[in-house]
Amino acid sequence: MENTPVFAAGIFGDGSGLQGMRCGSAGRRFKTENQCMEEKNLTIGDIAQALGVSKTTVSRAMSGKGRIGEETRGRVLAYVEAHNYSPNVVAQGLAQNKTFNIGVVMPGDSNISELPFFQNCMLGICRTASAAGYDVLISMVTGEDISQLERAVANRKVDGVILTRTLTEDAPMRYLREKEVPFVAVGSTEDNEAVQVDNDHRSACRELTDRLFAQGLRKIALIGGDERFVVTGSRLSGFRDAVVSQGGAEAGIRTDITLNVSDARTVEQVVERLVREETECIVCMDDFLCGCVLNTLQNRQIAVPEQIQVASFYDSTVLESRLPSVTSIRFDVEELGRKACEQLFHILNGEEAGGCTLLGYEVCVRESAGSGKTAG
Amino acid sequence: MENTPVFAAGIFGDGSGLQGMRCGSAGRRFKTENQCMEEKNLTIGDIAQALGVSKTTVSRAMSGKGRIGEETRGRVLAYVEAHNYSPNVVAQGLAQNKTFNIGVVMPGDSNISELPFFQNCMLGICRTASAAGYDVLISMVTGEDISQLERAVANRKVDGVILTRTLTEDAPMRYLREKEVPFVAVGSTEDNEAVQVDNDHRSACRELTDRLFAQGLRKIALIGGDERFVVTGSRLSGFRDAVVSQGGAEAGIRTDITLNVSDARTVEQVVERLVREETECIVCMDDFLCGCVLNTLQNRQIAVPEQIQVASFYDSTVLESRLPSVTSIRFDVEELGRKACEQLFHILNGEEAGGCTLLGYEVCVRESAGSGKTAG
DNA sequence: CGCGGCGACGCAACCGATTGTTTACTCTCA
DNA sequence: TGAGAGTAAACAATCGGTTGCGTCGCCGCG
Repeated sequence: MENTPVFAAGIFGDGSGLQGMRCGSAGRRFKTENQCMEEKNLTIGDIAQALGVSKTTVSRAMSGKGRIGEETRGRVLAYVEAHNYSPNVVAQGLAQNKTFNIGVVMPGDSNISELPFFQNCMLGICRTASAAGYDVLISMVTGEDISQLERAVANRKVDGVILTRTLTEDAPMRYLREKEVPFVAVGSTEDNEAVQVDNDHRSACRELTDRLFAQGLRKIALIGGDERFVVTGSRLSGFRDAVVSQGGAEAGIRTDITLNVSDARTVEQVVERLVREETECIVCMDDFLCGCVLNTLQNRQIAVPEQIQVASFYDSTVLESRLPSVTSIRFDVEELGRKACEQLFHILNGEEAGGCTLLGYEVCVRESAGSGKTAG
Repeated sequence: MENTPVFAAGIFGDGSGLQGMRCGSAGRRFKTENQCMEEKNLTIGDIAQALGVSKTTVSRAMSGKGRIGEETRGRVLAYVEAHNYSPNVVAQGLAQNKTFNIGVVMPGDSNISELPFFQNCMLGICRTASAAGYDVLISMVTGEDISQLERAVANRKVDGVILTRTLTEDAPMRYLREKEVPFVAVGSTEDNEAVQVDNDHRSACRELTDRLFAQGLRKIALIGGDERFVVTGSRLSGFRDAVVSQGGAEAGIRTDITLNVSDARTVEQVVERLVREETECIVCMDDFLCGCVLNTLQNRQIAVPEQIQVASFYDSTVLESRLPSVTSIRFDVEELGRKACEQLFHILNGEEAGGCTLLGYEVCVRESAGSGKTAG
């Protein structure tokens, strides 16, 4: 955290230059060679032989399944420990018709604003999977190209899959259903046929909007959000809930929703229009978009929140250095990933998992909106 | 790209609510059951039996290795095609002592500014791996915790590994060396023992700095960059190269380097100091940092580039909406990932891969620096 | 003393492929 | 006609585990 001012004098070497040696090719077994004590890749058979027992016994000692004497089991475990043997998971998989891998589908063409989400989600998934002895295999899906997912599934490389984004028309989901591969969706799905885990975007958006109305605002705009994403619909529902509870258009509430905005140029145009129409608050669907909006307002010398309020979703560190500080909705995305992974394991274990799991959120009210710093 | 203004009337359903059914548990083989034409999970044995040949023949027909008659091979292939059989890669792996997986090590605690880099790098890796019939297994490493990597390696889940960031003291690299796992580093390494692929950050930074000097600047500051990252050192080398070629301090060149800056608060302090010291240009190590710098300058009403110039690395879309447009250095990160993956395959195939591969860059000069829009 | 029962463990088949060795067959040429 | 060469395909072992079933020894009990 501390800064380290240094002068340009050559404190660092450089990384360019010569050809180098490379790492040895993975040494495979050759038990008869004596030198170099190459005792890697011990097998269950080796252990059995060394201990004068059968492979079965070793297998049972390790798995804990099946009857086995305490003493024998102790001997096996001690040997295993001493030689730090670890079983060949591929072979175990073959015998048990499992892979001990889960697949994760990531959009390869995701907007920059979604990156922190996926990063944290992956972190939750990887940690949970790892703790359960599973590894994580990744498939990047771009547009309609789900070939990486298809390969992973066709190759039987995964026991189940986690989808990290849901679309209203979701190609990966359709594929997984067709192939009868167990999966969990992070994000809601249009139907309720799938096991899904999501933050409660509907309530989150409603709570934020309620707060704005409570401050006396009457004209609120929503900007951004891809209409193909299910999450966009959830938020709109929450927004609408709030509007309706205020009496809607009849009560003088004005709303303006502009979806599918992502590039800076369009943002500028939309913001200009919103300003012209005397919008009182712009709710942005993500923090990067929000950054664009703030830039535009700043370039136009329009004061936030005095002349217009601005709020956002995700509360990522991107906006951290902004003045004024930005009102945003925070989600625990790592928890989301963890939960999704747990649900998948439930399914894999044959325990029926709950269909929908809704996780919470936190509305962080700061200066840019809902703080009462403007007359509204 | 077009915006779609819609009114808040309920056009979307919502994703919250009821419990749902779940996807079927992965149907395992039960060949005797007649209904439901469950003919999945065909094995090589099934095909052999159906065609009245041996498993060997089927295997040879598919792999193309070993002698086999044209007609027989045709029959097998036709059957395979018709029933769209695909071999069990796990079993193939067992027999061949391979996994057809590569591991990718990702930092789990990466700064938000690095996310686009990792995203694109992954994309390049996944695409290349997929095209070669490999799947990608991910291990997230946080701090010194490399347990996920250790599991993947101990479980023999990967044939080789790609490191997506290199540190001067790199725990994953040390581990892979110790275990003699083939690996390729994205990013340079301190020694030249490893196969590595990197953009030419040294030349890139030098070219940018040269340009600034050519415009008559005499006091340039570098801000950001984690000193544990090897890439930071490479850039500093390039910076130093440029300074030295101008005659250095004796020729009146002034430099200021502040590493390890990442939080907004510190950026503010540093920027204030730099402004006070009449710095002529601030070169930021990444675009998010650059955003912070620009925010700070904007808050202080200091004009860019008239009063101070600003340049950055990575040229990501984050700064797209900025005024003035930002001078930045662009790298083809997907290409970087692709190249790293290709190198790894070379190693796995026993072909000796080149030790170091340096990829290019593009200095995108825009308004914020080096454009001649200031007296310098 | 004989027998049932039980706990501990081994045998061997199996998971789904690969692959070195053998066998069967055809063709050629002496 | 038969040996030798050459090709096509089958046999069986193997990769490193799991697991249903069988065996063995020991104990208690009638």
